[in-house]
Amino acid sequence: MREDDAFRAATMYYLQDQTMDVIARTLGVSRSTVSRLIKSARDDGMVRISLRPPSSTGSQLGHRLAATFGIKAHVVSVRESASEVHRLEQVAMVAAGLISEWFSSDMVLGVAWGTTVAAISRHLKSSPSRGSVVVQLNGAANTYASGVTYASDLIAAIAAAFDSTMYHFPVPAFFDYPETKRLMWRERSVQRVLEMQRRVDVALFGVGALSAEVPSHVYSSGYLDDAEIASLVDDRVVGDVCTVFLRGDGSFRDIEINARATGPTPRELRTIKRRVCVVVGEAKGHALLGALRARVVTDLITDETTARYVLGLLRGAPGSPAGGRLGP
Amino acid sequence: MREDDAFRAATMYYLQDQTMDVIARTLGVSRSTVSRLIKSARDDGMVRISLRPPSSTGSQLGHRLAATFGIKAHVVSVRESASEVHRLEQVAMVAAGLISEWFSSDMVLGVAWGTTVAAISRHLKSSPSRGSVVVQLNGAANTYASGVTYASDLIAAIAAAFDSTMYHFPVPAFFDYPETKRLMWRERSVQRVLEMQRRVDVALFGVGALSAEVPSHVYSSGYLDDAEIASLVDDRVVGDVCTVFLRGDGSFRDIEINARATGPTPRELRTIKRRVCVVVGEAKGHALLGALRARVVTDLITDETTARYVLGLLRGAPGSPAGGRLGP
DNA sequence: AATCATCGTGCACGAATGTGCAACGCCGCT
DNA sequence: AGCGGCGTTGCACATTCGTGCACGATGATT
Repeated sequence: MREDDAFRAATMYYLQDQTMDVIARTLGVSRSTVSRLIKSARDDGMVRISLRPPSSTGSQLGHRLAATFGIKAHVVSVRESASEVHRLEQVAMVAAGLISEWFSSDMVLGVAWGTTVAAISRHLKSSPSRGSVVVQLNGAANTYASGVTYASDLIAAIAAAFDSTMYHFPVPAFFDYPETKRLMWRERSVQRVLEMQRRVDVALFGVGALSAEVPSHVYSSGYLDDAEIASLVDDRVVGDVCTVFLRGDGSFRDIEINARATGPTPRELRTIKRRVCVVVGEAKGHALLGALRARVVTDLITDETTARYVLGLLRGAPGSPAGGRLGP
Repeated sequence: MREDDAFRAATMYYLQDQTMDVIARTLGVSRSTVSRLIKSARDDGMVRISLRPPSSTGSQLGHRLAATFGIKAHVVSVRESASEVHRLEQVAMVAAGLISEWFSSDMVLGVAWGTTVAAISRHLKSSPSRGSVVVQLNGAANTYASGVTYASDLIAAIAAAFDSTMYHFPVPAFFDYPETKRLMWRERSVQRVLEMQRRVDVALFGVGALSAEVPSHVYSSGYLDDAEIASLVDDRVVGDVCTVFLRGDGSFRDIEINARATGPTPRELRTIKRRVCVVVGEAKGHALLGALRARVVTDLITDETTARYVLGLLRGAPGSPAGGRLGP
């Protein structure tokens, strides 16, 4: 009843360009109610708005990223003065919309967990599909990390939006002993998840930065101890993708901890058709660069500031693009 | 430049839920300009808004039509007091949106010409495709009919919206002599069009009503003379689809003029996957009923009043649903 | 039966948006 | 150079929209 009114109101508003006043009279309710009906139609994912980017031109930033790394780049504009959380929120909204466009019935969506993906999940509108699956890409056990919802809640929220079956991955982010991992990987409960991971059509993940400034919660929430972090620094690790660590050049071999990590390696990730990476924050610049060089990304969603920073890294001094190239 | 700003503005507005004021500051222009940028983004078809109808419920009218005739029905709500031209305008907006959804690259769209289709063409936003074709379904020569744009302009406008190749059908709506038609049908220029018509994926047409009240321009614009119209009445014709005449029960055999008409017969139409019929006006009720019974429609787009009227025809007295069933 | 919680509604006001108008800049022409 | 048309911009005002609040209906609980 109410849902049906919402549909009628939304149709008249968005498709027939009627004012809410006219709609109110047609439906025999007050104008306020129409406003609320239309809002509910939006919130329930009944209204889908998508934008076709102008064909010829494009943001310089986006094109340069696309050309340099052979990916599709979606560079989101955000008010200059915005805080980083605000920027993340904005980018997450756009990302949520794009994911909804790309993911539909009978597909498998693989998701990593982290602040970025959590932000996206908050902005997903319901867009039910049939026969689709959402599968967790890397373990997290039940540890609660500051400000981040449980990984299981995250998966559940995403699966709910798409009306998908969900596959949790009930293992810790990192094993303490490689042996345990090897044994667990033989368990059928784990095999079931791994098998589903191999069938992923769209992967969604962020990157974690090892940089001290704004450490990703992987590094700050007790998943790794000091000795392990020191070992990462020794290995010239700049960050991680799905809890697999990468160096600035995109390599990831011979990093001890990776043998105990639970996420798919870049090698495994690359077998997935569409790999959507969402990143906000200059602090993640080097990590993102590593991910791009590891070719784990097919679609990058970020904001202008981060995009500019990463492109700057390519020409400036490795440590700081701002300080790059002082003289001729 | 401007197109790119429009895209940025539209993204921030529709996807990131920013106010125009914030967008204005981000882009460094005035708020009014942002309003205009967003409007231009909409007008240029850069913004696509689609609605997912509520799954379970549905307008009674739409469901009854769907159930009765085995079609998909899209019943548009319009303010009660609206004039018929206004109702047509509203329905045409919705129809334009749906056609844009259904028609895309590498498809062939067949269109009839008439006031209804003309109204739809006015509301089509540009949504470029590649390799698509728009082909005229029935002849019209160059006659100019009151208030109706040339059929060729109509086709051109539709083809422009989709960036399609267009195939005109340069023959009169009706031949005077069946013989001429037979000979013309052998011409390669005509064959080329007929061949393309056979490849149509989506057909778009209205219905013409023979009813005296608001005669479709096929009947009032000199295409047919008085004797011919009298003969149609004798044959119990109620209207036409693509200039092929139908009786109330959907039959169309042994109607002399059909042998001289240039549009596809219902039989030929039915080979097309998606056949979109757009109808507004009670006067067209009987004609629409005939079309539905002839099974030439897979998707009907109409307004509530017309829908109610047609459903009324099924139970009321054939001539007038309002006067049906006076006693118990 | 009385009470309370919850939800939906309309009202009214402030916020956001659309648009006529005048000023400005940019070309092309005389 | 001067001039006039054309398109774009910002301003100011009118319209349209969003939302806190209070009211009334409904239904569950005591």
